[in-house]
Amino acid sequence: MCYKTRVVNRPFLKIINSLISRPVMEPQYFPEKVEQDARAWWGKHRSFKAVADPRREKYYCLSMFPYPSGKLHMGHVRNYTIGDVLTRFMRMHGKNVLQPMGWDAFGLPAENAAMANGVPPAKWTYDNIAYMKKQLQSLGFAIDWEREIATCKPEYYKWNQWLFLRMLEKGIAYKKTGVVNWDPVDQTVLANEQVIDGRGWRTGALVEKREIPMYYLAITKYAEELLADLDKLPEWPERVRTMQANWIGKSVGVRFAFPYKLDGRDEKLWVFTTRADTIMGVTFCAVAAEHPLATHAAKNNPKLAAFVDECKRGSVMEADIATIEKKGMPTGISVTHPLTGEPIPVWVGNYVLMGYGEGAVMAVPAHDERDFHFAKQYGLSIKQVIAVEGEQFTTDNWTEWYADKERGRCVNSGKYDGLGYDAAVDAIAADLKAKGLGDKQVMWRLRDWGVSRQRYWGCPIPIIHCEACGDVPVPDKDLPVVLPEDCVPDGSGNPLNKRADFVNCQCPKCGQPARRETDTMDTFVDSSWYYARYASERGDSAMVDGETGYWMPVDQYIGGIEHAILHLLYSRFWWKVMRDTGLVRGDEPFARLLTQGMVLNEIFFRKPASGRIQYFNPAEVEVKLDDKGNRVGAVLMSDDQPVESGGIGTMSKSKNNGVDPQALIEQYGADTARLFMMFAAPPEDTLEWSDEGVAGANRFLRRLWKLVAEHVNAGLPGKADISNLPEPLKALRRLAHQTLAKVTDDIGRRRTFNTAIAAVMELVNALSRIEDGSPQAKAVRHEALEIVVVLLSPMVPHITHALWQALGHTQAIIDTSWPAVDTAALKQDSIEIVVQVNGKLRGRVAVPATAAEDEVRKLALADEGVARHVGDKPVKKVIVVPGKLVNIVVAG
RNA sequence: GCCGAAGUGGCGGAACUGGUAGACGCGCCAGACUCAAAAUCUGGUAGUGGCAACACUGUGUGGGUUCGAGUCCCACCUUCGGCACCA
Repeated sequence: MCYKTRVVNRPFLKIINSLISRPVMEPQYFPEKVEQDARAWWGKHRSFKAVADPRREKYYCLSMFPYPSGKLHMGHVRNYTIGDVLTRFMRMHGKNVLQPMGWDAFGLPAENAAMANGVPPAKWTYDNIAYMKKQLQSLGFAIDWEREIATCKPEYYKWNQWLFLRMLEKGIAYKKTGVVNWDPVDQTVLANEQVIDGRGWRTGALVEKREIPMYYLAITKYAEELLADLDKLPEWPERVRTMQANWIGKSVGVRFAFPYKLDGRDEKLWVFTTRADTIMGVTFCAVAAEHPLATHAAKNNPKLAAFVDECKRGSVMEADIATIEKKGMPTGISVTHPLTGEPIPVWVGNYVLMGYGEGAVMAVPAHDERDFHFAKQYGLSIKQVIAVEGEQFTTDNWTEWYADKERGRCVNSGKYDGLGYDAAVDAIAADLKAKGLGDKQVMWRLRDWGVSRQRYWGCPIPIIHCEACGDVPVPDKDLPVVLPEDCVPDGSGNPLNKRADFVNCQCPKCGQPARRETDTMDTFVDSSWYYARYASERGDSAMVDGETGYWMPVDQYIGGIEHAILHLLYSRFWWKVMRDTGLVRGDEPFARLLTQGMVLNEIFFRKPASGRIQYFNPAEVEVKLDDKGNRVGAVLMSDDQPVESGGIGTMSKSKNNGVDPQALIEQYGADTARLFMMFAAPPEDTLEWSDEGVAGANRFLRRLWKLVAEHVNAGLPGKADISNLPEPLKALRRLAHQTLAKVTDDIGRRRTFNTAIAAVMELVNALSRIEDGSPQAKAVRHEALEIVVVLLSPMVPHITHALWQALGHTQAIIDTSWPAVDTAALKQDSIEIVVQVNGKLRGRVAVPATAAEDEVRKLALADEGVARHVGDKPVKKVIVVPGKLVNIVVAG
């Protein structure tokens, strides 16, 4: 079938109307055609090109760039639709907008794909990028594609290397050993996700911890600023700032030592504690398996050596370590309590981490829950040194108050008895200092950022190892160190190690043959500054250029809540380093943050008597309902046999509950997909997938199209007098302008696109009910339809592009200004007041908008329903909330 | 285990500053159109009791503050996100 385009300018339309009776606007909505036309128009006019212009106010809207995993998933669609709505909204408010897009192109999945299919990660990645770019374009996002970047390209990662070298010079980047997961069979380092139940994912071998040399970035040097500057981010969600503050974890405590003699030498066991007030209650110390003291003690103690080995096995993940059974073994070594001089036994504990603080802790079983259980388990003594008035201490079981800093007072602590937390810590720290055995110290939970990865598909670390000169930085003129793109990882370690042409090189210092570093950088490095590169001209002469100063900081950053800590903290750190290197100005890269929720779908499965659980995609399952719409079961459509429900979960391959955006776009069009995504939930909440919901979104667009078509095909209205409207039309105009005000606030301030769309739907419903064909009605309807179309345009840009033209505009809607509310239209003579009796709704009264409180009270008391409930009981009190409600409080 | 969130009809959600609980959408029911179905349109739809008017109950659970609590406070339960090599 062939349909004439409905895009006609107004005078021409009038002529057509007068000549023939055939409709000029196609009454049915065909999304494919509409969307193609709109995209062609934007393309032809280069509508999305962003040009820095210091005379104009900028708005930099950034969505977290995708990992090119193969195809878009619904999380991407949601993320980028939110960004696009804000970008288009701000553009219509006159801002000079920038919305870029690119690819977080290095990472593990490319290597996994290579192992599965034998395709080089580079080819796999570039193919995925090409496909996903097409998908993004078909969604109609207002992206300036001229700024596209991919982090796996040398012109991008060259600057990772360049800034890394500057960090080396500043002492921010440095080398030390770190612990990794080691697969003894594949002889390779595993990522945490490649360790399943303590075993290598491919080999099934028990994973070991192994210490290897790695490069670290001293993010802890910026800890104080990273914490303090959270106050400069009032437009970030409170919960993200709290999570970051807790992650950085500043604590003021005391670092002190337990002296001891070892082989006749005087040694010190250093520990850190935030509870120095409990120091008199120390009954033992615990050290990590890797601690020198443990190593020493294990030398002549096979049982202890075996235990130390056991501790070294297993996961390096904190969540695992925190939940493992607490185990320990005595070393046989005793240290001396720095204040009492008593001997204190030292244990090895599997819950003490070498990487944290000193790798050793003091244990106060009476006032630390973990120590308490450990002491009970191994029969170690428990000594109460804190008391709370009115509470009874017992070693039988743990009680919350044992660790109470606020109410606790020192007891059994000699000269410190009676002191509260602050006074006790001060006094004890002073005494330790006097003995030269310790002092107060600020401690951070935050650890330095280990950036070395023993993997191929990443940015090479620009270091050359020379036998004579040691570790030599690659000179700037030799950057970038280019990663060969034809390697195919096979699971047995980094293929770069086998690439002689990559590894073999000359020492830049002495010219002798040397070995190139084969470790690559953590992909969090790539994503720590891409936002600044977009904003630059992306030339080869500098990491970022002057244009960055115009666009940065990002005005609105949007991404998943799962990035609330790591990515955002690393980016803030990297940006500060760039600032201190003189590359950029300003303390923070992201002025405002929106953390979008996950996209969920139902999970269906069958669990055969033997074998693995089989998951079914919800598209293949039919849900059975009873008369009232209650769910009674579900069957697989192909065999009509029941399947079990596994509840709701994040869309994932493993649960087979993903929905392909491509299929959705093909069936309904991009606008329907976008509308559903924005309507189904507020952006920060999780979003549950619903096929029926999508169909509903599409139904609304069809209804809107028809409404506009009927209006346009009846002939566009001329000028009509709207100063003296009959009440129903006045009400419609009022609703239109109320909706305009609400939607402007919902998108611009509240970011609740779901309520914005609901409000527009209400206006459309009201509009559908008006059947008046008078010129006045036509004019009011026309104005209301224009408002509807404009308000929806950030969400559904294609259909509104067409409808706007159909409504007689020659200027494209994307270039139109957001309309202003006509406050005169909002005026109301009479308002409804709710009347309560003892807090319960008992009636409603209409009162003049200008009524005084006394008058409102009188009218409320006169209401029939109210009078019935008040009866002859005495009125104790009347509360009047102007414009809203009256509450009458009566006795009894 | 630690840190951070969320829990409201059959379902997704609304209620923004403590002031009408359930907007809007989905689903379901009834009706119109149709030979029929789909699509579309109209109406109904928290629960219980009642012919109805209306009344009572109701925002995860248990307490509290208030004239008034989904919203504030305390305790608990469940689900989700992060925990440093997934991105």
